[in-house]
Amino acid sequence: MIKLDMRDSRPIYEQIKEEMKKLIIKGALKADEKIPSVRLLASELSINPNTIQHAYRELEAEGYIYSRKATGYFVAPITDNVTNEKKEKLFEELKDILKELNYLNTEKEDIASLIDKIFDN
Amino acid sequence: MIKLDMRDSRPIYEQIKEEMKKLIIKGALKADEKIPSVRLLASELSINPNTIQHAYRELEAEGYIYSRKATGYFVAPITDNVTNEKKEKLFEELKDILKELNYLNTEKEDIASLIDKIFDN
Amino acid sequence: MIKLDMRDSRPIYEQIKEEMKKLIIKGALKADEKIPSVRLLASELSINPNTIQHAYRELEAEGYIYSRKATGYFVAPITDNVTNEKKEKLFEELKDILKELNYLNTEKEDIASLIDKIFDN
Amino acid sequence: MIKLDMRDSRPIYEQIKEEMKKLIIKGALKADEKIPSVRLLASELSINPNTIQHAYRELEAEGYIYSRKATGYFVAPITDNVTNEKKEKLFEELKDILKELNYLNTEKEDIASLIDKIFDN
DNA sequence: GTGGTCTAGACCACC
DNA sequence: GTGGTCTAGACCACT
Repeated sequence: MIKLDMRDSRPIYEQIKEEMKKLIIKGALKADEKIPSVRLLASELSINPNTIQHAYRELEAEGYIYSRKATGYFVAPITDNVTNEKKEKLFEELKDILKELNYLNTEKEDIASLIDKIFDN
Repeated sequence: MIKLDMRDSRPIYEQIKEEMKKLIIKGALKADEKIPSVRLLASELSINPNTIQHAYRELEAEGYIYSRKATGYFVAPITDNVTNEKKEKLFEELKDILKELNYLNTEKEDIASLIDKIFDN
Repeated sequence: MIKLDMRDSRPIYEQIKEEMKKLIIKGALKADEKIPSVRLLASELSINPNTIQHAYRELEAEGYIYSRKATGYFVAPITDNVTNEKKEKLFEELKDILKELNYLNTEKEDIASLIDKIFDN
Repeated sequence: MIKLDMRDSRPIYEQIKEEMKKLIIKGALKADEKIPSVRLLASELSINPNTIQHAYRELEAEGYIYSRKATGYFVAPITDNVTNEKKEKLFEELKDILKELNYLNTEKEDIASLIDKIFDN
């Protein structure tokens, strides 16, 4: 389900966060669906359960998943009050990247076509 | 010229790198223009010269500035052979951000207008 | 594993870079193999850990090794996207050396046989 | 006659050395021909005469030029006792470069054709 | 214990 | 005065 790249310089807990986020964004994990338990994922990836716990706690803090005691972690549905804050942050990052691409003389069309590809499925 | 945020979790040298990059991208610093000397910027920001050195060397390695002994650091002009690699990385980041914005039900038009604003000056 | 020549005018960190590069190129260090930790190598060579850090970070930036926090530095496998740039630089150096050897009336065969020796193992 | 690249990180005296060496190797400067005086070249390049002096002295030490008091510097003819030493050094550099190119999976033919181009004029 | 960041302070090469 | 190298020593994040 999740693959770790041992050659990646990012800490393991961060890789897990990103991978999990991508699964949710891709739709591979739907809202209110249970995600693998801390222990299960830890044994599958043969890493320390604390590392998984760390990743899950941050995902929860960022609103991607929620926890129910003694039951596990679940994918959080999209709620407007959280997403607006996230959107703003993403737009900031987007602006910086676009500015740099503009500085590097990138063709506007190359970016437009990428957007079409992603937003029009 | 550059401001540091001590509450920011990013290392100081990273903040300096980013700020300097933004000044170059914005056009506030033009090609072949001298940037503040290691010691000067260090004393202005009240941090150790080694930290500035660290930031400048990485900017140099990434092709944003170049150095001349006994003269100083200068803004590097854009050269195609380096930028292609950078563009690829930026496109990867762009893809991830756009996917997440799509997941959060962002309007395609909001993004298109941001692009127009940046690319059409 | 690595020997330093204090009479050498090159900086210590450069010597370490070159030596480590040679070990990798020779095949004495294989892909994904761990290299000595910053502190260990520093104490073995009786130099400051920062100097090793400096050498390792540049080797990392040049794609020869990669790092994992709390784990160590490892030899990076060869990836095409980075090597093409390196090859171009090496060909430039090669051209200058060959031109000078030609100027000094070197026999073409002496060079051809060196190439055979290295490339045919 | 000589062009300096202000964006080159090498010290100016070294750039002058290399450029002069290349002129000799190319045959643009023939044996026993007079090269520009220290003062003339300094004023042409608008740099400090000491820097030219530095370059010329090193070229003399390496056997590429010789000086005659109150007359100037001249291109040195090729003499076997000096060139053998130089050839050895060049062969060492050549070996290192070829080893690295081999490590990067370069085609032997690409190198062979470069040699043909240079040695067969 | 590992890499990563930072400080304080020193000396060298270049121009 | 400028960048470049190096030391000694400290503290943090990660596993």
